[in-house]
Amino acid sequence: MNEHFDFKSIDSAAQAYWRDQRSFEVIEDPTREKFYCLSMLPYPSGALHMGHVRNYTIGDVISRYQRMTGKNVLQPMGWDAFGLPAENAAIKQQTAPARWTYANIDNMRTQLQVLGFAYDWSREFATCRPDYYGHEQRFFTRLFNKGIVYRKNSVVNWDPIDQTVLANEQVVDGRGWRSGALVERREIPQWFLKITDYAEELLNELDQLPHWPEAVKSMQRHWIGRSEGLEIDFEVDGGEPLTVYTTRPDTLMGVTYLAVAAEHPLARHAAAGNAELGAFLAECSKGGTAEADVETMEKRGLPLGIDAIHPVSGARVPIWVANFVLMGYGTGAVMAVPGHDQRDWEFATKYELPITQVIAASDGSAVDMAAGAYTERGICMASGPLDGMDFQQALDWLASDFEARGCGRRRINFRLRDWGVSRQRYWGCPIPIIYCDSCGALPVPEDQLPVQLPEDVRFMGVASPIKADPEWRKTTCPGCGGPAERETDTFDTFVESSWYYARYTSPGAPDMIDERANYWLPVDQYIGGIEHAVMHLLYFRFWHKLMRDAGLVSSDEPARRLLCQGMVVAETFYRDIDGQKHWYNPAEVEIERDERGRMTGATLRSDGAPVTIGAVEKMSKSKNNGVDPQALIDRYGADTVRLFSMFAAPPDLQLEWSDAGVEGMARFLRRLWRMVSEHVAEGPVEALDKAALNADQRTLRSALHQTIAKVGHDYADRFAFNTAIAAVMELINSIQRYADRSAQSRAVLQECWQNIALLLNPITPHIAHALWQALGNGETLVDAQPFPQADPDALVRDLVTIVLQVNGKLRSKLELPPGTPREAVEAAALADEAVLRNLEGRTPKKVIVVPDKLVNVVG
RNA sequence: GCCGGGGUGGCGGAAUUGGUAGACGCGCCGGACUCAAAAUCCGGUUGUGGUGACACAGUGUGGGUUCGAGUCCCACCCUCGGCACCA
Repeated sequence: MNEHFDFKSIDSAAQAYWRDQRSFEVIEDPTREKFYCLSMLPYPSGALHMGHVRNYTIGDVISRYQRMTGKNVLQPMGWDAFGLPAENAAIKQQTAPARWTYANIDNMRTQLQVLGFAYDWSREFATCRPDYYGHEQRFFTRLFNKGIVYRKNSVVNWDPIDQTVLANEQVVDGRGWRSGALVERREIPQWFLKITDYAEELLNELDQLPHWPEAVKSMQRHWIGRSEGLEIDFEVDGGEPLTVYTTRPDTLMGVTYLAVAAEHPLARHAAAGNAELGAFLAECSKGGTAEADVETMEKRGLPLGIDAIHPVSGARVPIWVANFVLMGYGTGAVMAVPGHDQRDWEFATKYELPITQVIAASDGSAVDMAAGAYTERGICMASGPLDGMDFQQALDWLASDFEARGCGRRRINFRLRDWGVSRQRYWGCPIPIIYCDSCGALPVPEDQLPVQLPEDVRFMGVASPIKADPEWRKTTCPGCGGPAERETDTFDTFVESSWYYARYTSPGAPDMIDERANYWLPVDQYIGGIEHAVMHLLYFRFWHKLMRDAGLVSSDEPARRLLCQGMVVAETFYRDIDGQKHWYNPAEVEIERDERGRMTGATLRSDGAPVTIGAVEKMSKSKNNGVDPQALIDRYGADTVRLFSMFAAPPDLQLEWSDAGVEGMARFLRRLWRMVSEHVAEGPVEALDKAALNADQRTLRSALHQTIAKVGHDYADRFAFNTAIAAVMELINSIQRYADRSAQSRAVLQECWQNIALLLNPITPHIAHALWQALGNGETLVDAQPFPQADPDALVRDLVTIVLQVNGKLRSKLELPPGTPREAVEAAALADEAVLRNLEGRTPKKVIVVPDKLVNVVG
């Protein structure tokens, strides 16, 4: 065994073995328990970043661990290849999005292979290929025929200079990022999937996912936002009734105005002869569509000069137009109760609209309407027929009254909106629809699918090449055979990422998936960033139910267990030059410290002059604080990079990058290698005789088996890879202090090293592969070895430490045999010198004994 | 604005079911080896006071529950993620 830890040859030998043996290519085997481990597929942006390394290392650790427990493990990888960045790169670099994307995929695939991830590469695909997206086109046309798909107008960000639709990301401070023009909200027809048909099931089945993080389930519950309330029709002077929805019908008698969206027909109609209103509506169309912007902007409105009739009191209530009411949500109109809704209160205060109290506090305490809205539920007052009723009584009374009169009804509402899948972009899956002047919108017939996206294109300005090309869209109508036009919009890229997990199970299937899917699905472990908690993970669940209802899968949910990893962050450094911040990469900066190790300053290596230390932030190009995984792999090898990303933080927390920490992991692996090579150099080892061990040998062996138990628990149940590694480090520290080299000591050490190789294998599989061979094992680690089990004999303790407290403060400790009776423990505690000293002569009032653990003397 | 996280030594973090706060690693300090440096090895490292035994304080802030709170409850502060066209 080479004493020098040569990671380059170790990495390539292990990877060559796995590749030649096709170690990670799997097929369905009904006789074995399967385990499908899936990490969210990457967008091929150019190169791997640390977030990828972290995500995929977590997945690989779980996969390799599960494989060691004997399961048939599938771990696939592919490319979420459609998306906006390819178009941006195309415009910038004058290249086709396809070329850019395929080059990135080739580069990133090599990087993943160098990290030694146990993927079944035979199942790889890119979502931008027709043999992938063609299946979703066919599925979409089937959904169309089932009535899940519909078309309606919806609002987009419109750049009036570039004459294009912008993504929210491309709207910066209300302006187009390229043109700088003030963005306008504009309505255009778009295709939608009826995810709201599944709202109730998507909500209820969250309870069937015990192994999903509570945070994710909670966010999804709020996103779906089920509420029960009343839909109420307000008669309008000389017009259609205005329907509003409220979850607080008990406050109905406190309505002092109604508000409609700027796009509402009533507002448009009123603005026709009113210049001030017209100007206000035009003003309201400025700005982006993002909810965060809408919700935080100044609340403004104008009266329409039209009244509605209160359905109970018959009073006239003014109708306003307000910029915070959105046409796309609900009915585009709301009732306002300034006394009991804080937003309405602020609006009413600003515009001097009446504020009336119609709810009294249940406990009879006084309510000050001048201080703000009273939003608690209480007892109806000043409410005519509702007086004295509580929330439920008021709801029931109004519901039956309105239902009898036909001017209102009970209604369950969802905050969730239908999924708009149309994008006015080129680099996406073409939506398979044909428009015919006489037949309307029809799905492309199955025998004409896939509708292929041309890849060999030139980007002219910012317009989509298939929209700019007058020929591409020309086709014939599948209904009447006359001339017709294709849809030139493409799918939201969340469509591709909603079913990729299923396609991995059925490579080459002529349909979307085949019967192999039911062997592998659902996914046993899904891993990805917490930023996907709602949108992707909800679409992913929705699509699974669509496939189930199409008879393609038999399960209800796509993934049993979910792990959301935290972000990778790093320090930032900058200089303020002429009022502009120039950011320097941490690799270019030298840190200065005082004699306690505290950071006192930082200088730039190239000129030795100081730089300012900024915040610790998510790695990004803009702050120049990214660390290139490739450079680290070249310098330290795959195992060090994998080990650091698992050790520095638990998977669900933010991970702070530290070059010194990486150095520490490299040091650990070199030490491990050296210690094993010294052990091997000492010659052959005789068989272990458990009965012949002395006390020190038993102690070391006990440490080993406690480590085995802890690491197994950390891998299987806790996903606490950082503490699993720490436990192995502790064991190695014990071995380092263990000097005896007698025959049985060396037998125990052999047992330790063998097991350490196995325990570390999921995290650092290359060095584990090499150590396993060096320790004289005939079989290769990946092929044969089960994960170690702790020997119960070795776990038996002779003594346990019992903590002695006086009034809850630690004062002393006792060593007693486990299972010592309560009375004996108490007596021993009360005889303890430190306990007596701290009692200062007082008689104990109470003694609390936790067996084998603690005594607290209260005195 | 709304929803969901996080906050513990100089730093990343540990404390798994309310029971020893600071495991493990980094950094720093001291020592060994070396002509020297690097590498490696050994020891120390929450703060304050004390030669020491030890004492007191201490887990974002302010309250509370408990024999006992980093852990549970209430209020607040800071910070990060998401908000439907970034993926």
